[in-house]
Amino acid sequence: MAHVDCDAFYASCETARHPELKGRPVCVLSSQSAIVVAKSYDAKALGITTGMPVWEARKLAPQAVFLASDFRYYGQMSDKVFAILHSCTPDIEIYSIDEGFMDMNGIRSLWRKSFVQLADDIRQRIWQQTGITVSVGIANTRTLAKMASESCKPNGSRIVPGKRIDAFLADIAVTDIPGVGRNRGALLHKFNIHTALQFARLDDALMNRLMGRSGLQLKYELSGRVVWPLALKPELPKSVARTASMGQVTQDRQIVMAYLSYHVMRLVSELVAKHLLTKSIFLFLTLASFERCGLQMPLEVPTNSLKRVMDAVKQGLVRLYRDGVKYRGCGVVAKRISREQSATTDLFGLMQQDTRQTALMQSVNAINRKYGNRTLSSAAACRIKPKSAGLRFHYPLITAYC
DNA sequence: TCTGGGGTCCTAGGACCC
DNA sequence: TCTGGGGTCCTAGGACCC
Repeated sequence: MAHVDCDAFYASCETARHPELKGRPVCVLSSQSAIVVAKSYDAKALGITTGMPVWEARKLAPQAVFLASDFRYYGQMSDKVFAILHSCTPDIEIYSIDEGFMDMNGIRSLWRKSFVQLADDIRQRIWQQTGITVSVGIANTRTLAKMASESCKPNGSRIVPGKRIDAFLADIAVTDIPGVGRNRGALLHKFNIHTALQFARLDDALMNRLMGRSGLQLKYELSGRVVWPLALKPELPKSVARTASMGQVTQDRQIVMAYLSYHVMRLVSELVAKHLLTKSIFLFLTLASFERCGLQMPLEVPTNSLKRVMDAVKQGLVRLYRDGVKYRGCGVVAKRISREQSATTDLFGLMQQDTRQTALMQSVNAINRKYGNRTLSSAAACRIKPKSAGLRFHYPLITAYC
């Protein structure tokens, strides 16, 4: 299995289209320009970390370049990278926007090359065609392959054959195992487990006590036994979310509802575009203290109707909102996702009513595709997006025409 | 002067049914 | 009046990932 991982992806994308930035520290910022979401290796060397507040990063490195994020462009670059991987083998798992796994079975004989040559070829082709560097790790399991690519970043290749797994793991900290974060790392340290090799040799019973089933699975993956094979076909998402901080702290229910209606609009538009339905909506508010409160709202039928989702969220907000409490963010998450076609059990024709809503949303999407995002959005959302130009119509109007 | 916006999996506990 | 156990579904929360 091979793991291909783009180096400092967002920052590399920016350098690829602005070559004059090469060699300068580059930081890509979050949507509200509150924190750093990605940084180049030069920026990292100056002490800038992902998640660092922008003011802190600016203080640390005034000479760095700070750029707004452009996820549409990063998505296009990602497509290019995966197209190159596809030309090597059809068996690809897209793991995230900047990472993928490749099934390497039979690939050596197909191309008559060694693993090292194959890895170097992939890196070179991606560099030539996109201008960004990647790192490639090859090993028996996805976890080992991922750790291998991580260990040779940036712009490196590393092969870990079965025989050399132990030597490889001995040099890696237990907290560098994907799946071992801060909490589990602290727990493992208490039991004097510091290297990945010690982790891999841990007694099954103790591992089960410390980290449950996922710990055991991780341990087997580190020993070279495949627990998590490649997922070659993209599966149905378990949830679809639209969330954001409000860029301010507010007690104004109208403002919170405006953000929520903006999120609902984007969420429903995504569901319709992908022919998905949801049977349950989770609504949450983030308090000024960063605490969260939320509410799960089961829906009557699987739906992607704007009206149904919006009504549920409105009712949910009534139950969730507390006067005098300060809020800084909110979001909606669609859960219990299904495909449009598979929704056959339509009692009382409830879903029939929704088809007009779906058709409407498809039209909204088409217009937004043609004339730019947010050409059409809900009127409530316009309240918080004063810069968004173009046609607007009021949400009640949408339902009136259904 | 703090702190994004997506996701996944696992576990525990309650409700409900047979 | 008092007595089970097993299975499934749902929800909440924790931990982790990019």
